Amino acid sequence: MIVTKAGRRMFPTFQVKLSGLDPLADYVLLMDFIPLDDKRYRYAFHSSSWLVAGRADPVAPGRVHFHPDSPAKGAQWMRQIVSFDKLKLTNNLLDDNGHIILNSMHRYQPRFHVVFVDPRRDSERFAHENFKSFSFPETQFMAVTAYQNHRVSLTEGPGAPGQQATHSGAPLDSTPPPPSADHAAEDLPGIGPCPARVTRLPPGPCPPPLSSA
Amino acid sequence: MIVTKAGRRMFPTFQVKLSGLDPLADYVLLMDFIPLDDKRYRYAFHSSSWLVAGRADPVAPGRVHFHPDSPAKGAQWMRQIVSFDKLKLTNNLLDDNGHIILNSMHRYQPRFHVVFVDPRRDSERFAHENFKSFSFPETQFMAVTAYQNHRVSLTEGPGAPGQQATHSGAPLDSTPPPPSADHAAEDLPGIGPCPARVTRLPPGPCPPPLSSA
DNA sequence: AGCTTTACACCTAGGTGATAAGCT
DNA sequence: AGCTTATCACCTAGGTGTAAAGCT
Repeated sequence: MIVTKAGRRMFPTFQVKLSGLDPLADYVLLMDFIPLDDKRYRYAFHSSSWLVAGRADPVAPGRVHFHPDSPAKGAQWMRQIVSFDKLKLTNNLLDDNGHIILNSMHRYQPRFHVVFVDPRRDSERFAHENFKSFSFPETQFMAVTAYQNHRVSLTEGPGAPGQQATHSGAPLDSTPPPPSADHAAEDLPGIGPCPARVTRLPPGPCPPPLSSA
Repeated sequence: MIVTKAGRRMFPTFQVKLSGLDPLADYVLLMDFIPLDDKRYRYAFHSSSWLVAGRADPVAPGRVHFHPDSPAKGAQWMRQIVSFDKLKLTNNLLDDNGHIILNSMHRYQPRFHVVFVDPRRDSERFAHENFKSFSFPETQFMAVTAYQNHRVSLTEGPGAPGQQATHSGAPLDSTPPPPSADHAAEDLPGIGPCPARVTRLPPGPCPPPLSSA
């Protein structure tokens, strides 16, 4: 996943389908990213593989990204696929734009959180209750400032200068992602009236997600 | 005010400053437009004035424009100036984009509404209670499909092809607008916990609003 | 050498006034 | 003649990969 100083959107975009919410209740949707290990990596061109290159850099400021439509009713969230296409990643530790800060050459696990908003207790909105978190192992990725594989070219989406999407290139690290999963509420910790069921959506007609892309 | 078939944004934009709201309560902000009279007008070039040209056309479908940030907390609305810059006007009676439909060559009065959202009574959200309406006479305007005065040129804002703002041209009809007013809650009808105080903001460094622009 | 940063040409999306053509 | 409509060139804002330059 590309990170830049100014911040760049995730690609592929993290998308989920929600069900089981209370249609009339308010929910806040958000994401964060946690380090997968305490290591720093480097890419060996000759062997086309990632190698451990020492211990992790100091952890970046932990930030969260609220889905900009938050808060919204459960009915609204379940109406259609929820797309986190506004989320931006940066490697700038001093970032002042509210973007997610990641260390380049480190591995991360995106997390998705559904927070039930109880209107009767306004001050405890984001307390450590009434929410549920979801982690999809197949969305783990390596943060990089540039693609390490010249076969990878993402000529797509608004702003793409090229003509056609390529998305070629085999998986670039050693964790071939499993197919998309369906995490039910029962599978994960969570309290309170948030019976969320979340399905991550595969990123369209592309090959399996590229871990370093 | 320009109306087109596809819909065009108002200019100048309707802007208000809110105070007196409950910071923790939810409010929906919206606008609508009511005919000022039952007449149709035409513009006499030689005398540079508007003349009555018969009775009004059949009234267009009455629509409202919700401020896209709705619903939001009172604190959020009062935080800064609220701008209805997404509102679009059309003369297409069959419009399917949810734009405000107006008859060209007719006069209109914009109205601004503050709706208090009571979370305890979800089904009656937009009932005819708990809201307050504001009308600023100085925002009355004539709907036209093209500026009737060649001295008027709005070279400004995103998408403007020209180089500099002109905004020349004297008032184009017979209702020179008074300076901006401050309508307090006491001046207008309204029920329930919506102690809104609304101040319309003048449209920046321009001369007084052009009634037909 | 390996990784990061910057600059840049290019793209999409949405919006604008002017103009010319069309309608009544 | 008076008004409407469609088209157009042009603009801003935001986003993208590439390539060159910079850093360590």
